[in-house]
Amino acid sequence: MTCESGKMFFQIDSTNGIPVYEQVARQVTFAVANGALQSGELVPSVRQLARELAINPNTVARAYRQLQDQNILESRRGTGMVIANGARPICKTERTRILRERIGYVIDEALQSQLTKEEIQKLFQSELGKKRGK
Amino acid sequence: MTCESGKMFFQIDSTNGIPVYEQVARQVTFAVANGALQSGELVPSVRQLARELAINPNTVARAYRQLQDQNILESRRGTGMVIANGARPICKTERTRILRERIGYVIDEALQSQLTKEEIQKLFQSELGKKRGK
DNA sequence: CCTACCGTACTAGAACGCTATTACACCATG
DNA sequence: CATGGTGTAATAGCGTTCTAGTACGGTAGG
Repeated sequence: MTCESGKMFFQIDSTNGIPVYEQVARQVTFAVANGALQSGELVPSVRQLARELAINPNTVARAYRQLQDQNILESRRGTGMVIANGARPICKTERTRILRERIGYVIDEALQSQLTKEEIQKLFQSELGKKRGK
Repeated sequence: MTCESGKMFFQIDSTNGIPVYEQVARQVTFAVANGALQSGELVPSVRQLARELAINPNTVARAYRQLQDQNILESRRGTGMVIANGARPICKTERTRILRERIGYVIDEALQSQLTKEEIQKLFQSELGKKRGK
């Protein structure tokens, strides 16, 4: 699942084991971290985003609630949710934490398979080369 | 959770989102791929492994059933499960496939966050450096 | 004021992974 | 033959994730 909503670009995969609400929360976090969303800006409404992603509004609400708890979003009842003041540094820290964690898991998995660091390195390079991007 | 059983060394993390039965199956696959287990050898029994890993026998049975479907294990009713003939190349292929897949996911996630390939590279190096191993 | 959209809250149910427990068929061992 | 360990199967229950539906209070705009 992939869609565009306002300044956000969402890509949700409901088959990869990662809870959908976490994927939503993560992508908002990333968008704030890289400046696509700035403090004070409105985020897509619960119902609208749910409609566009073809998921349940409760799932979006849960993601937003989690971001609220992390002081990344602020609720303006009747209006919507806006990016909180000071959200950017929090999101940058979060982004690094999340990516380091995921990378760490993969490396552990590879080490368990008795591959050497060098072999893991090569696998990584090979996969990175397949992707396009800067 | 970590334990030793016969020629196998298991490390199960029931909090990382990956189903336990998949972790068990994966570790058997890896052990065969790197030669720790060879064709004809008995694998720990369902009950024994379940006891040692402090998980339910059904969960181990499910992992073994999956390996059976992949022609990696053969059931000898009343005796146990043995590594099937020709399991090794299957496991080697599986290992590469699994690791490439996982690495691909992580890279996609990082690219989504708008990091450049170079930055992702650096993060990976940094994490790999933290680990000990060959 | 009224309507429409916002967040929020609650209940109910399906699907999945896992646990707990029981039962049964099979084979090796003594 | 009897015992004990093996794989296999079935049932029931729990927690989590997600869906579905409903309802309520707040805010904006005509």
